[in-house]
Amino acid sequence: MVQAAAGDGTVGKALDALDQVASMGRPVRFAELLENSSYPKATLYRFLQTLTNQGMLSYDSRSQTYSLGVRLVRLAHAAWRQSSLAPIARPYVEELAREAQATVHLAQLDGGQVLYVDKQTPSNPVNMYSESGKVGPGYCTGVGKAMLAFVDEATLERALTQQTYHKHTQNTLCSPDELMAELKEIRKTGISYDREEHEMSIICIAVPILSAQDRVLGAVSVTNTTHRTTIDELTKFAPLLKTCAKNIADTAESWRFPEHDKLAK
Amino acid sequence: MVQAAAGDGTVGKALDALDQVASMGRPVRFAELLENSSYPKATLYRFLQTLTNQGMLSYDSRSQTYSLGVRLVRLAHAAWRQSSLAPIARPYVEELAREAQATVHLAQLDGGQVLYVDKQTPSNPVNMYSESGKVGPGYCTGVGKAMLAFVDEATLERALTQQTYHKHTQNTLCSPDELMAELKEIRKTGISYDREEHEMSIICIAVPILSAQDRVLGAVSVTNTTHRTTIDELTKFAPLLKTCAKNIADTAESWRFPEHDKLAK
DNA sequence: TCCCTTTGTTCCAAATAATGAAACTTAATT
DNA sequence: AATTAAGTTTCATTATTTGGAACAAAGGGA
Repeated sequence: MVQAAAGDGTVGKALDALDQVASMGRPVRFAELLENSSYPKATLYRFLQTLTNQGMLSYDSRSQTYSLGVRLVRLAHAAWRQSSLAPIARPYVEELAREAQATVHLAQLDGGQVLYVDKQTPSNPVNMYSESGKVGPGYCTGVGKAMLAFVDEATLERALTQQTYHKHTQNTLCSPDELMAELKEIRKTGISYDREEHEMSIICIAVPILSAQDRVLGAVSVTNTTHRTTIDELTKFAPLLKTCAKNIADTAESWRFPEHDKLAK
Repeated sequence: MVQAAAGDGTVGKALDALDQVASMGRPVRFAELLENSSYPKATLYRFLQTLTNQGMLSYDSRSQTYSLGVRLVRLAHAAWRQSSLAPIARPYVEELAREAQATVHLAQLDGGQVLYVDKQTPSNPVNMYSESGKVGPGYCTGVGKAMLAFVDEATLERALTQQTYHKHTQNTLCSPDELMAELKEIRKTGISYDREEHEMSIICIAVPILSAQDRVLGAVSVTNTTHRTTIDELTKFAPLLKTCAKNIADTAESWRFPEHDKLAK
């Protein structure tokens, strides 16, 4: 029962082990990991040692448990800053959350997946780290579709194919065909909706953030629940969202002289 | 001029490469990395490929640049929630910032270095992600010394030796001897000061966060400028700091190891 | 107490993967 | 077309990883 993963080399396998610790969501003992591992005892043991030495894991000798290490936190910091968009977009995202009186998400695209890099709620002043860094599917979220609608053919192709579709709700668009139709529509209007496609009772409106050269930098969205609002209501935020996206794009442009973005692969 | 790093195995070396990408703070090209790398072309190349395959890096074929990847961000996200004191300590840190009316830092130790995992200012409501994850020297910061004073011999040894000392200001303690004397003092009082040792006009008072078994979990500090206060004034916060540290330690204990409360080692 | 079981750690010869100099392929510049 | 720089692949050599098995340590009963 080998993990699905395509483990290239030793590094790949070691990272498998790291993921395993992460997925437990709490400090774990060696034996526990061994049970769920496809690696033999000695091998897994050495991986854990190496990762601990490297600060990717931390080991508590009292309870004999492994947990994720501080080095990852340092890397997280770097990752956030490197994804240039979040720090730049911060003020605009905050403003939008205040004006819309709803949750605002800022996301970027990586492969076919959506990476949330910031989140603002109007009320409580953020627990940012705990939210940004989340990853979601691209094909059934407002921000995901907004970005996919504007990426180049090749990137879209790759995003749609190397993706497993899952019907999260009855509204989820599961076939590439349905999705393509929707994306075409989004390309026309510049606005994308999530009509409870990912999670029941969660709806949102999103717009892409496009550079002057029409490259996709990211997307912003306003999210709410069906108990508090409707798609029609959300539509009213379209102008605000577009302004916000424009502002972010402009700032990003002037901040990074040449075309500079990550995204896509 | 081989890097100081103790790279165990292939995994260690690959993680070196990952760190290098992270430390650039922006998408980087292969040639750039090669220049600053001690690895030969082909080797570095393969590391980057592997890391990219594994999703730890992402490669933008258009600009031919590497940046940190989604998998890393996901891991980092998990790491912050699970392994750092920050989420647990949040309320206490906030409270302290409010009471002291000054900036409060929460830090953990990473090798000989200080890793800031949270920061609170009394006035503006947090820019958390952008601050936490920052790294500083251990030997000349309040939090750094507070933690070093209480770690076990072996860890201290390692921290002091694999460290390059730099005289940031005229007050910086540059020799291990001077430092050891100071640490001894700190061990007695449980309080550490930064007397403009890292940056001019920045002073702070710090205390370690110790587990029930006297393991160093982290440190908290109250920081201010010499224009607004003095070391003597800061001393008044000692009781508040100690209470805060105690609270954090207690909460951490019950949060992290709820069930097994067995033997100590 | 002693024995037994569970859990964690170390060994080492065989198998495998990493290494890196050099050759090769683009891509950009002149 | 020629030149240079940047990125990619090759392959015989070398060093590392591998994992079964032996070993050690830590409870837990009886």
